[in-house]
Amino acid sequence: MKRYSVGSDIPMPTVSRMAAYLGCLASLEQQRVTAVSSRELAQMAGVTPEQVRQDLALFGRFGKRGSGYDVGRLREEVEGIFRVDGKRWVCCMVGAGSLGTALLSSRMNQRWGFRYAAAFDSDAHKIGTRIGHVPVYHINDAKAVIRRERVEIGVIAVPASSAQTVAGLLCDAGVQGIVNFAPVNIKVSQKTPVIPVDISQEFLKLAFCIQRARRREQEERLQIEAASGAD
Amino acid sequence: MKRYSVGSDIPMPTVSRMAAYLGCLASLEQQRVTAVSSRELAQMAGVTPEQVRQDLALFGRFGKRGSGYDVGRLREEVEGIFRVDGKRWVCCMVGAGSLGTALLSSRMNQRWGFRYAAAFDSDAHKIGTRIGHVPVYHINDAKAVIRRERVEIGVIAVPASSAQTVAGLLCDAGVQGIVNFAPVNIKVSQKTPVIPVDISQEFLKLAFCIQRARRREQEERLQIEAASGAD
DNA sequence: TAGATTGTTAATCGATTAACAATC
DNA sequence: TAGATTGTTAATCGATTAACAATC
Repeated sequence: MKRYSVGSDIPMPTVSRMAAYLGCLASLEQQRVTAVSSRELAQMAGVTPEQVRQDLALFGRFGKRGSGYDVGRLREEVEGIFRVDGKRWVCCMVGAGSLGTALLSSRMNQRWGFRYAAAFDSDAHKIGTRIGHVPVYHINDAKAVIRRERVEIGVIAVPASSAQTVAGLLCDAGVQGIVNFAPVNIKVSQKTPVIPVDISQEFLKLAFCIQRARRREQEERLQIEAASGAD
Repeated sequence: MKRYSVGSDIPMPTVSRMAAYLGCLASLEQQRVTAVSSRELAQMAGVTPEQVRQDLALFGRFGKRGSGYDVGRLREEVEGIFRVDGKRWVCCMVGAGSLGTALLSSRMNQRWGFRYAAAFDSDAHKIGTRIGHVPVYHINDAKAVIRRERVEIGVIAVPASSAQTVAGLLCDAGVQGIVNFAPVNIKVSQKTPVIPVDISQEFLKLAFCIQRARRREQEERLQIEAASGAD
């Protein structure tokens, strides 16, 4: 049993799945479900029960042999692991285009305490307005506003061509992590984590998988034909 | 050298990186760069040169020893691999909320030929309108419209609570793949690929990574202190 | 030719799966 | 106690990294 401590590294696939478990647990709790087994949680998250247990074991022992996990307790533990237990994560949005605007007004990621304190753009028409209660500033004021508001997370929703510049600016202003929606790989100091979310890449991946599924079906059909032909 | 053929399975991490390479190649081409080495492409995509070569080798031999890859040629090859060479992928959007609307009007994923033929919602005010040229229909008409327009890809941008129902509906109507923006794991037939894009999970992952980075920095500081104390 | 860079095979690493003892 | 389910260790699998011969 290797437990994480300072400097440990939990594998990234585990981190992703832990986030998925947290979503499931929140949903279960809302449905007033109080207990859950690794099998049930796995089924919900689309993984195997062994994986659930293996993942959780990296952080501690949260279950009860014979009866599984207490939903509320486990949710709290996992929230603690992600540090979304009470803490507010202060975010800013760079780029108030359609995607930036959608993310600002969506309640989706306000769940878990992620709050936008500011948005930045260079379009004079937008400066001074508010998008879903979030004030829009000129990009030139980013550094001052980020420091004043103690922004920890920068979200990039600008065109690919300006994403790298924006990333540099955010780091310079003291942001501690970035979610990058621009379809380009941005380079920042090793110490600053960047989560890339490239939507057009997801569509490409889907196109690939659809083709593969078609090929498989085709292949299956041929095998059935061959088998019936051989009989 | 194992090359893919019918029924092969390219590892999913490779598929993801291939999508990244395609983005890089398109960008290089726009900058009028005509040749690229695995090292340069790797640097752009944020991976290692060995990985680039290993990945590409699963699909064919596209380079020239000594001089690297022809940007235009490789871009075409990779587009072929994803089947975004000329083909149009017909998509539909379910859920015309802020995220759905943003995705419909964004030109970002219209790149590579992904086109929205229809959007669906249940809000009477939206039915009959257009969002970025895309007509909005009532969700009850989804099946008929999907068949009429020969929609291949369904995009889910509805609340978590209705995502599973929508997924079933899309599959039933004959959609061949799904991009799911709802923060819930949807279950469909094994044959239908689903790409989950859970934005709130990405924020959780970032929160985790930020904490880890802080811990590491703290640890480093302690080690420096300990070292200078020992001297 | 010499230098560079690919394509491919082999070695390593890490993550997943399986198995089972511990225990509720 | 018997049945169920966890936590943990071991075995397997797959992906990444390293090395290098092929060749432009």
